[in-house]
Amino acid sequence: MSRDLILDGLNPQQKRAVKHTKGPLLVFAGAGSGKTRVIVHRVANLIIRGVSPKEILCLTFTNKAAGEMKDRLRAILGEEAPVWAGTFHAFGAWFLRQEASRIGYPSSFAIYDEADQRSLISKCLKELDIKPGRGMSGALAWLANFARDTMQDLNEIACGLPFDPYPVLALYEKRKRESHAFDFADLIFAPLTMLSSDEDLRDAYRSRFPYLLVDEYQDTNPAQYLLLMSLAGDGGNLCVVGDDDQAIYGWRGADVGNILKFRDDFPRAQVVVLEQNYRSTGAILEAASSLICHNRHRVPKDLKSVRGRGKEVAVREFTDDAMEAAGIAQAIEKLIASGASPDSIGVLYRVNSLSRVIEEAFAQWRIPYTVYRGTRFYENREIKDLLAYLRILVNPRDEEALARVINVPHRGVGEKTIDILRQYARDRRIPIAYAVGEAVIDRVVSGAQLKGLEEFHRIYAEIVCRAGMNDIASILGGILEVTGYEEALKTEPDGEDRVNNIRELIASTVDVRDIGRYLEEKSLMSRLDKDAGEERVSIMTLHMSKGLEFNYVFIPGLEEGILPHSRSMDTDRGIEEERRLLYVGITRAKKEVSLSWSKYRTIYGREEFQTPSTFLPEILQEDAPAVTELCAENS
DNA sequence: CCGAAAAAGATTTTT
DNA sequence: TCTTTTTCGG
Repeated sequence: MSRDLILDGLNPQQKRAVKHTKGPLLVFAGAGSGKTRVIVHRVANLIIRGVSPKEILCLTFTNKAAGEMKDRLRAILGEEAPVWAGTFHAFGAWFLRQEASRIGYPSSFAIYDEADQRSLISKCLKELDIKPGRGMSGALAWLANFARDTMQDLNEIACGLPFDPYPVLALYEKRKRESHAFDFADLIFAPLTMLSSDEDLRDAYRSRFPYLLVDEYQDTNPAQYLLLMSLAGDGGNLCVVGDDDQAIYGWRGADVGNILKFRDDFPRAQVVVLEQNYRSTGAILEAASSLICHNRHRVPKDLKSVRGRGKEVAVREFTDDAMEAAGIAQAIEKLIASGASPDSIGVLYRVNSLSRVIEEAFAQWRIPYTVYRGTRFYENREIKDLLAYLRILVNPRDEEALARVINVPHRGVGEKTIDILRQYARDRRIPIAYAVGEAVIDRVVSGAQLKGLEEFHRIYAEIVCRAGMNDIASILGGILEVTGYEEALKTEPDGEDRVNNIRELIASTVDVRDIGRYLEEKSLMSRLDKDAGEERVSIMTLHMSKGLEFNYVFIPGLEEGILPHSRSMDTDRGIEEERRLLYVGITRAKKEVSLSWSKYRTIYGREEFQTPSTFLPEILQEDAPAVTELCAENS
């Protein structure tokens, strides 16, 4: 693409952002303001002006965003540009593959996800003779991550645990290191510590990537922020793009303050505010603005629509949640009957539990829908099991992976036996996977347990043998064959689905030579990128809707305790984030928004009396009186 | 070691 | 209500 085409069709603010090449740049990209376009065109502009693609580092939060960036760059430049684009965590993993030896890790390290982390933490609790209690390992995992994500000391964080978390997490760190594993927080934290303490290393990476670009900057946490600062240096060519009004991950340690104080960090920073909205109608933007204006900690913005006024935002009141769901179903049916495509419609709610009534109503009204739920493909048990077999091939010290599969399918190896094995390996300082064979020879257990161990040892040896000469898909197939896992699954209740998932995994496995890289990719990916955008209405949480758009948006459950959620209502910060959440939801819509609330709602099997959300009056404008309809439909 | 049963708790979840 | 996690008995 030629130089002038890069700026073609962009508005003045967008042009300013794209033309900027040197020094720090802050782009406030309001909802629907063509953010991705600006980012991609800016990168293309840098390349056309002679910056080597290899010198550009683009950091995002999701694989999807990174993929889209790369696709669109390829579309503009006509070829694959070797720009480094990926998530913060992928960058951390890439960095560590190269540099891990500096902190005593091999480059074949494992990456522990939340489940691995929780499981290791409960083992540490047991080892220290602390009675776990419900959800304790989850709370500790949260604490460990939150501490490193926010760069806080453990005892600075009030968590109300009945014991001192420090020894547990210290043991966790020790065990994790012995397993040559990093958890998600480490992928940011470890590179950060290495870069902060080693000036040469810092200089090396600074000169490797003189151009930095960060998407969704409002969602960076303190650790990511510091990592970025050590990569950027003082006068760095750092471009950050984000929208403080769409910061909805504070509860995970993200700090909106980062985007708000960018100008203090870089006084020379150019600032561009993208206020031209290409997505929504005027009425929708007006409602969104009048809502978000109630937040005190924000940069004022005035989104302008390029489309007409459009239909007013509707607020509907219902008697109970079933009627609300039926009302939404009915409205959607009407939309579809008048020609709207189901996949241009989204139902967005605060909590997953609201999906149920909606689903029931949709089933009744025969409305095709897809629920985007929390359960992610790679978190399915069967997928994790299969990948765990692969993990112990790459890293035989990976205790979590081994503990996961040594008794899958059942072969009589229980927790006790694993404990003995773990101790055995630790005493001899050998990888736990190698300890199995020796433990069998030493007869550390007897009877059924010994038989089980022997069997696992045989299986492991067989897999190791096959792994040497096959591609990954065949290795996976081999694992299924040798272990008899597929047959075992078929006897389970949901076995058929699980077997299908496994098939899907194998089918999607393209030949990568390096198993380690394959596993890295899988552990950093949440769902299989499969656009289920066929003729179906989308149902999801407000969080998941960020970055998407629909012609028609329905947001039910606008009640005190739900939106704003009861767990976020005590602080101003909490309320502001809830408000942003609703703002994100409303600004997903191109044509119409319908908000609703119910006087009665069944919550955890109990019928509760609800009051309308404080946010509703903030949206209502005097010239557009609330449309109150009582849905008389029976269910 | 495994299954059943009881108890407790139940936002959001980019990686 | 329903799911997850712990405990207890065979």
